[in-house]
Amino acid sequence: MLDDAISNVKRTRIQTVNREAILQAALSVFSAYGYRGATLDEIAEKAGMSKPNLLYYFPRKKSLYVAVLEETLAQWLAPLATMKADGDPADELSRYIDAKIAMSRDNPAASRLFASEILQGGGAITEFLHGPLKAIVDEKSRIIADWVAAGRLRPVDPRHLIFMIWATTQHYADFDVQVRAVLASDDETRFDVASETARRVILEGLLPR
Amino acid sequence: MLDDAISNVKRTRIQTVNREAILQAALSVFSAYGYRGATLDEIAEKAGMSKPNLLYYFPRKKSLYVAVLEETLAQWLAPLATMKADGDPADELSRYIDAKIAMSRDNPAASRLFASEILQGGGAITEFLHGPLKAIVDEKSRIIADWVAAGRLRPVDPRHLIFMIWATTQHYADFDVQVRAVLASDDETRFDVASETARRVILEGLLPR
DNA sequence: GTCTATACATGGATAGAC
DNA sequence: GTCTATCCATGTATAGAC
Repeated sequence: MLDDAISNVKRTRIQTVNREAILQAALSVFSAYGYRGATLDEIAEKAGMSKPNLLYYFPRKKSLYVAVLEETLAQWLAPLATMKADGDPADELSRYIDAKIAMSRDNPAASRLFASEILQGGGAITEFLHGPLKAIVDEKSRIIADWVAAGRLRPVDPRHLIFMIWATTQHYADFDVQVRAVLASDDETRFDVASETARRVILEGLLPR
Repeated sequence: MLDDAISNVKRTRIQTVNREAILQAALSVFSAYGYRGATLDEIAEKAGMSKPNLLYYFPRKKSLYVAVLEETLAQWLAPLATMKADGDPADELSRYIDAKIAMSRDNPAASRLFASEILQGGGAITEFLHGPLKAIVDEKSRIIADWVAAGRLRPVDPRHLIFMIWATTQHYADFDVQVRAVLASDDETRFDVASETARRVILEGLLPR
């Protein structure tokens, strides 16, 4: 457990504001350079305060990183939770793909922070990966397996299907510069086309004939 | 243009050996921490030599990074080049997916280095992205569009299909720790299942009925 | 709560002996 | 070609005034 700055309860007005500014700046810098590549200087500047002042709120770099990560993980996990066993497979998968593409469009930094942490070994979120994440994937995999067993979906390995959806949707946040380069940049419809392509390919590939 | 260490021609025996050791160590460290997060200390230690000696071969951190990146980009691009217009769409797409999954299995560090560079803004490979990469994607997109026009493939946006294949296959290298956590780790068949799942979903989704 | 000053470690890079 | 020693900038973190 890391000593996480000032007591979690009873924050003054200015504390709340500053904390928010710091977390936002930290998200942007950590997601761009990873934990080791990020500097407190840059974060402090982006947050509009001095470095010692930043360290007043988060006494160590690591505690700031953990705080940002925790906020992000919850967000990252949320859409999957909405997948329902009693729904229509096509609807449920469609909605999930859409929700993840929306995340890539609306909060690319969160996606990149997560990608960066995993890429760098995931040491800071080992427990999350083997705990809550594995648990929800297991649960949703059972739902997908049931759909397959009931003939409502063609045979597929549920976990690898989930990987496929994650990979495809996150690609538009994590590999944004590459996507823009290939599409000749100012194609602002790319998220819609991405969502449609993913839905069409995956659903056509999996729905029974 | 960066001054890239000792003259590119006429290397002595030991120079070749050391250069190779450095490049390999650099790949491993840069891919794990990104450019800014990587340290010459760590690279030198992994390469089994002193830091000044390393700097004798690559006088600046940046020139070493560029050298490693260039080796990687060529590798990364190679499989796509083999996609032929006069082949069977199912075969061509199958082969490409397999080749990319094989890359993720056999050279995950290369995939991660590329991912890391893109994630961090891709500043070191802007020309590659807008030049050779865009060119080959344009070319292969035309092939896919022709298949669609000829009714050999169901309607799909070629570039987004390529993104989907990239994302899905690279996921197994870039997000390895997450994949292992979810699959309960020592599932050594994961690359085969991944390849089969991707091929099945994508081909079933795209081949005409 | 916020600032200035500063301690102390690490990292990139160079000098010069061998 | 390789090493030791070292320079200097940057980076995390603390002390203490206000």
